[in-house]
Amino acid sequence: MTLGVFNARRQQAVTDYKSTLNLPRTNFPMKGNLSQREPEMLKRWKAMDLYKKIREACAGKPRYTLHDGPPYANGQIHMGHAVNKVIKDMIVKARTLDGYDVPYVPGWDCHGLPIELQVEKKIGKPGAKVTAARFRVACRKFAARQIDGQRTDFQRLGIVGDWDNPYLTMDYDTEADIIRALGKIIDNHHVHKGYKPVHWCTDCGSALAEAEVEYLDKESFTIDVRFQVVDPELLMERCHSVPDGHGEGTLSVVIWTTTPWTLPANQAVALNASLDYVVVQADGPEGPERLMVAEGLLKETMDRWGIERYHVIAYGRGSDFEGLKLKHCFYDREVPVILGEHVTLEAGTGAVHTAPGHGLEDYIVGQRYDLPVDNPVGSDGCFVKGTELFEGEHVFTANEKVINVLKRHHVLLQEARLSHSYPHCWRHKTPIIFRATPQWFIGMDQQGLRKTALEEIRKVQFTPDWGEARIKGMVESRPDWCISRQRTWGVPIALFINKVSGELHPETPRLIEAVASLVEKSGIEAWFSLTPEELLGDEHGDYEKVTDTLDVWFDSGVTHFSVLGNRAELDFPADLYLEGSDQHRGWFQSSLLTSVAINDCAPYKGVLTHGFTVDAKGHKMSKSTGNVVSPQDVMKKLGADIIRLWVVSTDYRGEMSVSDEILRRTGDAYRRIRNTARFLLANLKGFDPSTNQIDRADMIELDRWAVDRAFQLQQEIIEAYQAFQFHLIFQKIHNFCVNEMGGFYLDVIKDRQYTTQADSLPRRSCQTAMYHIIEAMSRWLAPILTFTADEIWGRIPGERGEIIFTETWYEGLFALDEDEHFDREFWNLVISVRTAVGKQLEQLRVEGAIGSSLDAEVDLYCDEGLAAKLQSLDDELRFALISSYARVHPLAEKPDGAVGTEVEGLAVVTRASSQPKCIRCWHHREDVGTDQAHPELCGRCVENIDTAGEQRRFV
RNA sequence: GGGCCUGUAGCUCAGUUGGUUAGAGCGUUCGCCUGAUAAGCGAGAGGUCACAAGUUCGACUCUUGUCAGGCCCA
Repeated sequence: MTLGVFNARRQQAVTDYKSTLNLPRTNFPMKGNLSQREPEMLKRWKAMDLYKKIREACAGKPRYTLHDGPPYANGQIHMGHAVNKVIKDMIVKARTLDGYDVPYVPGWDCHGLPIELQVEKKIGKPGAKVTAARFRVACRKFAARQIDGQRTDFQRLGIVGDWDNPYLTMDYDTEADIIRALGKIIDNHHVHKGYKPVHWCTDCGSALAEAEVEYLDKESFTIDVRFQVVDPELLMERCHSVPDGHGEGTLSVVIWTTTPWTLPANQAVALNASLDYVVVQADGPEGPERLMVAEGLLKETMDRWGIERYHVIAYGRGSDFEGLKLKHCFYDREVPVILGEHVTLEAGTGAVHTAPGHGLEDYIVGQRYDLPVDNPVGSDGCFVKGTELFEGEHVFTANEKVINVLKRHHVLLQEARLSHSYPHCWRHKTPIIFRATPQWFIGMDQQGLRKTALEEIRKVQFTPDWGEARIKGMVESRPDWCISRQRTWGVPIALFINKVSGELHPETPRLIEAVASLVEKSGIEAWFSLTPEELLGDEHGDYEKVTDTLDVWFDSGVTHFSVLGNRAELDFPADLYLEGSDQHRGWFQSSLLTSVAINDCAPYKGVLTHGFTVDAKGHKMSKSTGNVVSPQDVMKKLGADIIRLWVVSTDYRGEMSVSDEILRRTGDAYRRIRNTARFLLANLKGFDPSTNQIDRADMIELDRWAVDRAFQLQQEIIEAYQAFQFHLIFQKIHNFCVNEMGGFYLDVIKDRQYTTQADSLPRRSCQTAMYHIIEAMSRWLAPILTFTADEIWGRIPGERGEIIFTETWYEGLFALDEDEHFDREFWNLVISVRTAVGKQLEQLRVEGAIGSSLDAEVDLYCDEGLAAKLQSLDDELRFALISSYARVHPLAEKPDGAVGTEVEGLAVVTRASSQPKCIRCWHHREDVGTDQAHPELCGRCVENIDTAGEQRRFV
């Protein structure tokens, strides 16, 4: 016989025996190839109308309403959008698995400035080249296109929802309901008209939204100005100590400002109630005089004014001087001393010039003192007709004039220049001003809105819990909500005002409903094109139409009314609102306030917030830094399930870091989970759960343990889903795949799975366990790896629904009984013995004595308790250790060469087996070749091939 | 500048009411297997718990401050 022929025969024999094994087989691919497979699955979902199927399946179940916060219909979605929608989708799917009916109606926020700006770029400003009406048509069209783009990406992410019927704030009926919501709030007396300083660009000739303002460095004048005290004696009387008389010369409170042009609108000088102030007798350039400044700024101010000889003649608290009268620095009028928290020692003099028409803080403090909101500046930035001294002058050129006037009145102490951060128009890059204009407000306190809102906040479940403190702080301190905008693309404040009295039409509720009905038919254009006669008839001459639009935060804020209130499948209040942490100022608050104003209660029972996406260093993403990770790129390269897995693996409570490395790690974890599923599926080949399943009582002990582990894990997973602790779910599932499954169970059962008879109890038992596990695991994964879970679902044997998303948690798992001999503790012990033995085997491996652990024999020297435990596994202990022999001996018989282990009462001897290796099961056994018909097989394999098959009970 | 939040191995996260030597998975290094194979198994290395003071017998944990970062205001 030549060597070649011998090898050929041997090869033949191997192949023959290999064919007697039950090797894993599956067409579930190892590689996810998600970027190609996911779109195909999407097509399938679309073809079957997945969302509708789920709704039908869930009909009649208790409902859970997650109300979608509408993203703004502008631009491509970024990682933040992806995070938000993925978390929502996970909750929707997890709650569905919990047994709820969880509709998801996505929405879009469609009106407002950013869209106007985009459209302006294309067709020009409304009123110039294009009419406002045509401009609005263009805005509507633009928004619709943006929505289409975003919707495609959201769907691509695997977000399941009513994408064919989303809510849009620009839907006609929604627009109508926004107006109706305003009507309700007016009915409830929360709305008033007022004046308020707004950011005003004199180049635009219009108000700017916060988003249109950017802060740039600007050089300004800084001036210190005397406000002479009308009655010095009165002031001195209020001082604590007046050491040497009342001094001599005029007595002035000195203010410091960077905006000289606002002095004509001055209405007060503000001090801080709790700061100390001093009256200084100074020998100034204009002779002896008395000046009042904050004590903490005394030296600084005297230095600045070049006053070398001075001494303090009186002290007082800010609160002592409230109400005193000062002479305006150049006009012939008196202004009061007031108190304000905003006054600090940071710069200036500790006394703040206050012009409510030109500054927000001034406006707020001015409201407390009922100061007039005087605004002498026109929309073009020039002082209006009748403004004494400065009529017609542009505010920025007026600065020098003002300074000259101050000099003439001998009230200027000092002037200088300062470079500081100052608001600018983002389009013109020019400095803007604050300018008071008539506006509509939702009053925080006029009908107890703030109070009720704060009470409602306490009833809401916030996740994380600090959300409550955050929104509470904001609601406590926020000013009245200015809801009017001077804009084109927005829902109109559809009101009629009496031309003479400025009052609302007495029949406003009826008129609002009339307008809403019109808007329902033809959109907001119905209001803009409306002639007052149509609604007012003869009295139309007495009224004028308000042309302001609503703040877009109002549009989205009232979706609890326009959407939850109108869609039969959604409940009010919602169970959950879920948005980024910036929405404590935004949507969470606008929704809360409008809901309290309309319904007297919060629109949500729970609020969940997530952090923003940042780069690997924790820095915000920005185009200029070049650290932006786009979801589109990741979907194209790695797949949506990788984004989803990243979202779930990251703790959303803080900032969420994304980088190439992080996504690479995420891909690694994905593959591990996928391969675990694949192995389970591959080993279920030929298993029909309806006929091959083994009763739990008859299952091999180890298999029962595996099901028990899955059972325990499932409970933890369900709890974590309910507590919104998603990143723990990822860790748990991954660790399960790695430790319990790959590192122990699946490794151990390979022998039984492969070598016992296909239809034997030992094999069907572990298949039963694997079947239970994959049934459960596919559901655990469904909210996270939405595509992969459905892909797995299709490969699990047995009768099942068309898709995984209509399922509830798998109920076929079971726990080990508490009185079982082979309980959790028992198997934990086996695992620790296995680990201890493994370390010794590793030693042999390093020495080159063995390769596979089946090349080794193990002798375990155990104390009594341990011995009894391990012996209860009988000869099957060797399968747990994946060694050819595992013999238990009394600890007393421990030979010199035995090695102690980390397991108490255990010493082991490991060595390479000298027995022949069974060509089929690869164990080294004494009885290999005993059967002449199978000279290369061990007795067990012969049994499995030629007889009824081996018996197993434990492993 | 103010409010809220974050900072534990290269990465993602655990760490119970303060209590032994701070854990896991990934990655990395080394080894094994070739019947999960662009897979699987094992072993090892890796941390001043951002920093500094304080409280305490004892601090990753409590207090204060500093630094870095995020969101929202100003």
